[in-house]
Amino acid sequence: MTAFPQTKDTTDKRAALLDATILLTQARGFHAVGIDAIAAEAGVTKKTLYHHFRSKEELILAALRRYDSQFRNRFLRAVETSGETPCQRLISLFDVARADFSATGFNGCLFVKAAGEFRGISPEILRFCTEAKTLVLEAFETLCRDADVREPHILAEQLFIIYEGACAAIHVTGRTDITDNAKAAAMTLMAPYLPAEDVSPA
Amino acid sequence: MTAFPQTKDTTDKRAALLDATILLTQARGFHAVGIDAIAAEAGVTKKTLYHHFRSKEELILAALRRYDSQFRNRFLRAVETSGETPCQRLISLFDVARADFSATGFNGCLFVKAAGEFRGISPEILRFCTEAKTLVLEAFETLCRDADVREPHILAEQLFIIYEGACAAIHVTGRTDITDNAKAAAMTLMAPYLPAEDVSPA
DNA sequence: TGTGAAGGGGACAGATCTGTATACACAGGG
DNA sequence: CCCTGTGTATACAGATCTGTCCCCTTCACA
Repeated sequence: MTAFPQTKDTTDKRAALLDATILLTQARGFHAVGIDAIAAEAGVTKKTLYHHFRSKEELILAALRRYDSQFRNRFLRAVETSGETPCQRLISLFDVARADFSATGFNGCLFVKAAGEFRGISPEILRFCTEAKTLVLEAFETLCRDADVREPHILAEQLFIIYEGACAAIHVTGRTDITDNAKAAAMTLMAPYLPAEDVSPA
Repeated sequence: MTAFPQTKDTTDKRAALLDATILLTQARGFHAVGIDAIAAEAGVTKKTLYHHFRSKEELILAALRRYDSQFRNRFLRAVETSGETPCQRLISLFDVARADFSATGFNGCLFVKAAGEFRGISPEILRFCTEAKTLVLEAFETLCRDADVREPHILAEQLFIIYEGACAAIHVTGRTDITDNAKAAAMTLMAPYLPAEDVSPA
């Protein structure tokens, strides 16, 4: 990456291409979006695109990596600063998720979409989606462990299921208020594991 | 449909085309599968395909309708015959779902995938996906109502979230055992609403 | 000042995709 | 017996998509 001297614009173009890929594939899917549209959205020519990435598949994989990194940085950081105690942070999980699910242009989880479009086509992309989601699940488990939950593995997976379910349900029904009910369900599931004072203000 | 006399083969070809569409789009996505592949899988020529359907979009829409009808017939009928009391039937929801989620070739919910690929491209397909999922949610609510649940609307939506979450989570992680934990979560959520004797044998 | 990487602009090849056209076969009903 | 509906087989038009190539400019750095 830094083996050769590169101007400031170089990384800008690359990042613009990745952002354009994320934006367009989120809106219309991976196979429905062409290389030309991505290059145009990034304000770049195809030449530049193929200078940075060897193929569309490589571009998509890089975009998913960027998306994963951005998501975990933003989401988990927001959760970590959202409450004073581990229990409060755990509870605020779905408050943080609400912003994502209600964002304009939200069109379902990008990894779920990628897994659906590339199974049997690009094992590499499918594998990365699996890994990215596994890391999210593990982050949930760390939160549970910090909160001294009795069975962190089980509760984390249940919260993960609800997180994914809210994501898919809002995506396909368009009703963003589902997040409220998802949070309520999460609180019910957490209740047996947490001290009473953290759960009571439901 | 029956306004003109038609041979037995006519509906066979049509159904074969719809089944091939469901099979291939489930495996590889909607935009990644071409008309030729669908016709070949159905053992039919393109001419026949375009005789029954005016466009790929119309074919996909018809396939989604067929899938929806098949799914509701099969899934809800299985649930309705799975227990003697409404409570038992409600609990067995995730036992019935387990078979679907563990089936070979399972690649996520077809409606979720369609919604992700056709938002901003085909409003008609997107709308049908929303309607189909809403009907599933309403079926859950009917089950809750039959079981004399206190707040059927809320519990049904929570079960729906878990159902969708298990579907997405298994799809992207490949771990079918997630269904067990989804059922456990569902039982926990149902517990406050149901008589103790139905919930205890967890 | 010269070199070479990065990028613009655009043409192009080759593949694939949707949808149509042509020519023929076959079955059933008036 | 002919007509219509349905089907096969295949070629084709037109669009689009991925990926390459050529020629030009700009700019950092040696």
